Amino acid sequence: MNYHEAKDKFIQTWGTLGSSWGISRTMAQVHALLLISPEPLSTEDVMEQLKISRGNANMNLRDLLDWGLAFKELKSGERKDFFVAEKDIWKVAKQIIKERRKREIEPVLNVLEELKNVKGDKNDKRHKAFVESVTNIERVVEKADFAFDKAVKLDENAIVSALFKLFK
Amino acid sequence: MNYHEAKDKFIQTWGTLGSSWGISRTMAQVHALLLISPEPLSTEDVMEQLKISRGNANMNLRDLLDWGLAFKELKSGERKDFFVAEKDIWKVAKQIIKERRKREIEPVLNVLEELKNVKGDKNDKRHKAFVESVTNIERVVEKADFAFDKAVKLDENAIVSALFKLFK
DNA sequence: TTTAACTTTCAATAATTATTGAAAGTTTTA
DNA sequence: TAAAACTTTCAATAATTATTGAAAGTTAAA
Repeated sequence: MNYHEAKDKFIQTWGTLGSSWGISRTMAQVHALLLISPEPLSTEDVMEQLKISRGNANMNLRDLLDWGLAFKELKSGERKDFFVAEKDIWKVAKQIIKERRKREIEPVLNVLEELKNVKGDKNDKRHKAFVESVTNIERVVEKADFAFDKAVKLDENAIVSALFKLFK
Repeated sequence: MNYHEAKDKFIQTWGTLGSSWGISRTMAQVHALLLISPEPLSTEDVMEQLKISRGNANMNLRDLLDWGLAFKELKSGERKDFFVAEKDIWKVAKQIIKERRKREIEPVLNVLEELKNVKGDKNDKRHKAFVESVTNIERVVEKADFAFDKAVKLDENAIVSALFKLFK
């Protein structure tokens, strides 16, 4: 496998992984491309290399900025925007967790809290099962949320070694 | 909010959460329905309550069995299959992590390993950046994989309290 | 200003993914 | 064995999501 084949395969693989972890396929591909580029890339570079349209490139680059996974870099003498990826993959992972916590877990916790206040006959089996389910789920979601919150504030090795000690 | 509104809202919410964590919307909705049902449900019950077709209900119930998130329960005297959800949400979370690890992380690790062997000029900047990126990414993905692997073998409180101690 | 370089938007369209429902398949009972 | 009860499959279609590209918008140099 030569450099170009490897690069392609990497972009595809990262795209697939990304899309299964909540960031869109193309966004992950753009991120992959930036990740392995030693130099900052312009929108046009991204368009050419990934063979995507200007609109698409623009939109995904902006999303990457939104997620904190890429940054603008201005070159003196150039009017174009150039982009670089966050290259510390542990930071990338933490950033994704942080964003998804905010975008997905928080709203769910709000709904669960609301649902516990459902009115109904306390002797109704369905009602009882419902409140019980919601309460259990809320408890676990809160704990997971707590764990993620802590995880994004810690460094990689601390977490891994803590889990390792627990397990030994 | 009465019981039926609450139930609907729960099913919708769980569906949304599920779809953002890698299990399909309808599959998560079926799971939600089973979760709050005190009695096992048949395919027909699921069809009626979620207003989905027989094929769809069947497919999603089978997927839930595949993922280990629901189980068949046979009622004596009945020919139909009945289904119950795994109600321990921590087990559900672990099961999802386990499945996704197998389905998504493992293949990526294999590709990354392969990509490190790319042939090329060691003095080429791009080549060097490429191998470096892949190596870093592999390291982090492996650690995340390790952490998840440990997580699915531990109980909820152990993990949370370990993280808590680390953070205090 | 005006013009050129560049970025953003968005309606149209393409690609992907989920759903339907009828037909085929299977198992159980009589 | 036949018929009934139930499950599974899958081609057609619907719903959703991503992408295009031309036009509108912005910024900076001349």
